[in-house]
Amino acid sequence: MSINENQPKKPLIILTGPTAVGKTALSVKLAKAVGGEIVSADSMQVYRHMDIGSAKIMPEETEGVPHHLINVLEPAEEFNVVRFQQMAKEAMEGIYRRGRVPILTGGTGFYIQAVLYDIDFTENEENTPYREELERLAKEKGNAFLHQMLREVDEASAKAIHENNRKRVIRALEFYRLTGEKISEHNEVQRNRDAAYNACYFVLTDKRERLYERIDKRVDGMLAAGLVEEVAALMQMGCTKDMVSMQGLGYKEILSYLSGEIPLEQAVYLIKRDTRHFAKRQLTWFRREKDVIWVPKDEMGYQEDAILHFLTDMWMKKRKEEE
RNA sequence: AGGGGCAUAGUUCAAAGGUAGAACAGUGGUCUCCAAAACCAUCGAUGUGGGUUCGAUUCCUACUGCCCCUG
Repeated sequence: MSINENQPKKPLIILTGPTAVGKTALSVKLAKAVGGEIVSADSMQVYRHMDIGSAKIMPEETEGVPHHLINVLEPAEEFNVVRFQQMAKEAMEGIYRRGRVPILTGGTGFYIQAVLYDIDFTENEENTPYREELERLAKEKGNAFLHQMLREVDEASAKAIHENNRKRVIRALEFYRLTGEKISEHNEVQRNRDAAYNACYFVLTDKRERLYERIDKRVDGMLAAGLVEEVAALMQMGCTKDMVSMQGLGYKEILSYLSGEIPLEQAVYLIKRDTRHFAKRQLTWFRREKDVIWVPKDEMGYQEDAILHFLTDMWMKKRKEEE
């Protein structure tokens, strides 16, 4: 189960930050500087045919650096943390075998956490019938009812999870049903884990104002680059709103526009707004993540070279510590 | 220039002679199988000067600004 403590931890570089901060460009430079390969920690770039809206790196931009977990699924396929974790571990094994260092890049903090702490999700298999039943119960009897059910089996979870957060209440109940264990206890154990890797966890940031401007510009750029056409093509392929892939920013809104629910102008407004919200949530996430190394672009004068130096220096120090 | 209308939070809108509400934005947070998701919390306003009144943001008035009509 757990990793042998006598074995040295493997090296890992994490380069993350809020959306649109400029991770992609920097990651390629970093990979070239340290002999790394990139493992994308991005819940949307895994999908094929979703290039513009997911701000996917284009082949010519990779400069020959191998990228993993990009373009590996069809939009109709399910994707979640567990699957990500498995795929990422696989990719990383290959990278280690080649004697190179994996650079986990992307904005999905939860996914990064799953890899870095090697969080154990394995106890739970899919249990759709029970989940569906709970969803039905929630609809019929309300959130408070489900929450009460949870309180009866797992008081701590009930306290921690707001009753309106139906998704989590259901998950906690499902976990209990499946394992006979309280998810609050399981989470407590997982939370206290040490990192499974000898890692540098870089979080690239910028002034909030500037970040929001970049987001607005990027969304405008996506439209100019043909986001509407991309989504129309996905529709042609049979993609529908209920797919995980179509919940991505830019996709669900354009889908609403294309099906005549909202004008384009509003779709664009929503994409910008929700992307800002997303960036803010990402920042909140990284703030409470321990051992992160903040890389504030503004304070570093927006000097790409200086930033790159900083990253490689920190990385070299980290590797020395290990010896 | 003359006549009319409107001035309330960053924005769009409520209400009221006695503690001014909401939505959205903004900000902070939760997160261990949908996480680009889901959820929670929170900051914030009566344009300016007079008057009436126990009390005005509300009524009256002047000013300022914006809008409409006439010329």
